[in-house]
Amino acid sequence: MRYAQIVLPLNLKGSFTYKVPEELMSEIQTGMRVLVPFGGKKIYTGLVFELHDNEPENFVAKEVISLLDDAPILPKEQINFWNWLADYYLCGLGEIYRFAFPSSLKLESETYLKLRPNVTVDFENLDVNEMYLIQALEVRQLINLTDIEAFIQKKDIIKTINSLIDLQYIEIDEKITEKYKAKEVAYVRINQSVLNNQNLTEILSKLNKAPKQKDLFLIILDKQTEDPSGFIKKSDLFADGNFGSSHFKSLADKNLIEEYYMQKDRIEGYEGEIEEIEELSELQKIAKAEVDEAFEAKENVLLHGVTSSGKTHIYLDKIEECINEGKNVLFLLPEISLTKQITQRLEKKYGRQIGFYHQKLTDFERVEVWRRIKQNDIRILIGTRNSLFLPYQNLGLIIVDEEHDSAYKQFTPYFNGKDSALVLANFYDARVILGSATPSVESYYRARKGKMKYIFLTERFGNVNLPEFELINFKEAQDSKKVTGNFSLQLIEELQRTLDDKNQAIILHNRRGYANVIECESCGYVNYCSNCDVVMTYHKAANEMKCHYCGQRASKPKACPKCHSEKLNEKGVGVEQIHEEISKIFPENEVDRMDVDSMRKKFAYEKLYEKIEDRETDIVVGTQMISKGLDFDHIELVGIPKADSLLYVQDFRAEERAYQLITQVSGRAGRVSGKGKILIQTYNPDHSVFQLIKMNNTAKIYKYFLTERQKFHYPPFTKLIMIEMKHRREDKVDRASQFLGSILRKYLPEDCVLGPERAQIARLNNLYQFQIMLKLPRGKNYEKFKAMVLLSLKEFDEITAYQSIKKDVLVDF
DNA sequence: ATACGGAGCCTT
DNA sequence: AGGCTCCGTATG
Repeated sequence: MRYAQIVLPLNLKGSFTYKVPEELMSEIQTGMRVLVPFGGKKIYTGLVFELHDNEPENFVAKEVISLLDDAPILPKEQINFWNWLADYYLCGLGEIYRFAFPSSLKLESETYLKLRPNVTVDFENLDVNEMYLIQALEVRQLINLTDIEAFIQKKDIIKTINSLIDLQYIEIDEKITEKYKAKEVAYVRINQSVLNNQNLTEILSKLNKAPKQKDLFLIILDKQTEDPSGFIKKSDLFADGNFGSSHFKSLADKNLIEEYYMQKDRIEGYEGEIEEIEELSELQKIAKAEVDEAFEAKENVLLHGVTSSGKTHIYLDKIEECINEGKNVLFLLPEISLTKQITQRLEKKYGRQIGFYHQKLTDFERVEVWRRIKQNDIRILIGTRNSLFLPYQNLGLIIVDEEHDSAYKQFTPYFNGKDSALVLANFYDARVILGSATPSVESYYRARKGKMKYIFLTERFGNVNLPEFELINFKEAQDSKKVTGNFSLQLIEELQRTLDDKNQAIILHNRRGYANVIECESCGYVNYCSNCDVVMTYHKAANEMKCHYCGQRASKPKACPKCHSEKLNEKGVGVEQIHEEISKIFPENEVDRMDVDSMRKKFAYEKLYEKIEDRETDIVVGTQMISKGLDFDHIELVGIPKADSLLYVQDFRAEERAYQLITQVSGRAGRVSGKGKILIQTYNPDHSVFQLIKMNNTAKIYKYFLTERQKFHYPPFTKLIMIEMKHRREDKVDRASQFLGSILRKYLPEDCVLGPERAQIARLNNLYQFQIMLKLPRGKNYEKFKAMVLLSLKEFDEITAYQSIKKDVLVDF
């Protein structure tokens, strides 16, 4: 094996061939990290993906510099998984590598400057910048390129460096530094000589003049005798504020105690009580037996359980079994804020054997989790989709909770965490449970077709009734003048009743801000974002206009900038306005708002969560955020004042999403009492989706969705690939997309290619967007057609003029 | 990512 | 002619 295919952490296609030097041949293995030179003089951390003996013909391979690992850091299963991802989602391995590894594990060389040895500098002939740089180098031996920006203007840096190199005063060097440092924690113990000394009373009497020191000494002595093999953390001694570091130092100076350091995980483990899991109900036992049966037959499971049916119970049971078999578990969640409840329950049972992994961890924390997974120190990993890439050793079970959630689909690189979990599990020969109260239409179809086992938990835990749905015809209410603002009197009365009973209510309105648009009454002018082709939303709380796509903010106009009229109308109702209305209708009650804008501050979510839990909050008004994780016992009513806005979205999944959102939020009501009520205000009470929700017949709802999907040739009956093209110049990306469209039509049947057309948001962040949608048949032909797509893309890439166009290919859009 | 070379444009 | 910026190309 004289050559290696190396993947680099760069957004480049495929892998690169390097020569394996003689002395590394016996040690190098696939899945190891290596240092390799690439391009000019940079050194990168590459990953060995393949070893072979084929000498390259068209170029001379460079040599691997060194190995960073003495054993593969990436298991075989992950290598297979990465190859599958790259192939299926048409993305580069380098892109996956960048996404999958914490950056501290991808060392990169940094360029440094240093003075050449024994030079005498003639300062007379240097300009100001050159003098600064030489002087800086005389003080500090090495300076990296970013540090120079502190004292030389960015545009002059290259010139200055080149000039000093020409004068032979300085030289350039590359240096690789280990970024990860294990955190050390200080511990305390009584000095051994003190323990050997029989005369403890003598020591203590010497401390009589320093009572604080004596107390501290006795506390340490106490802890140590109680548990001689335990560790006493130094910081714990100061926790209650009774002692200061001076007391500690005095004892140490007297050689009575000593301080020592140990490496410590950055992530604090659970140290509370360990509890057993409660027993399953009869229905849950039946469901569990079905899961067992499926797993026995090496089948995966879709666990469709209505809200509060206790899916978690079944998860916990299967986790326990998996652990007992000596295998490990991956528990996937769409977002990290949802981990709270499941974590609390798992921690009580498994304590330190649990690990977390998500995008909010610092880089060093991620490395700790990597190491603990490698050492098999974590038995249950709870995390978001990026935890699919951890180097699991012995994975037995993957649970994908809230499998319908669109957060599993992510960009750069684009892949679906749920579908990928099924593939990853396959490589590990592990089983998968997809769980949801509202499965995605795709998963439901797959399960019903027998591709995985379908298990339906129809009842809430403890036989609590499901909430009752009622549709309010808002048109009728308006006609009979039974309306205040956006609320029918019926909804207000029901809210009042709920409050009178000392219960809580939720109002869902899925639109951020106060008003969607501010429009000039006389000339019709509206505020557009300067970077995007969208109107800016008025946020009253922050008193500014925001673009929800690029985040740009602007102040609220006092008058129309065009015709100077001061008559500006607010159009389109946002959640802030709904909140304001409710607060006015119920001035005596506590009404809170929950949306991304009000939850931005640190711990805002936690604070509100506690307020609701302590029943200080009477009504929560919020966007879709409130459909997740708010499991409280006293919420009895959910109101959706403008439910129609959920349906009329330009997206073939809009109705499915509306159903999922309404059902998820309705699950918050009546969890204990079984008397939950959902009020849906609509102008279209006859709309199939509302009618089906009201009937609460799950099979019928999915049948309706599937019929619609089949009629219009959408997934799961076809497969969609979306090609997005972006460029600063509209005409260029327009022409380019027309061209790619014509190539695609050359290879694919006419009805497979839709577009190109301007994206719904024609310009985003100053980039014009065009898109081509491919509707491909499922099954055997799919691979053939996808190969054609690949061919077309390659043909397009040969046109050099279009190389500057940013092109994203989204498989399974 | 990033360094390099050439095209095109501006300065001396 | 020399220098600067922008863009496209190759990197093993």
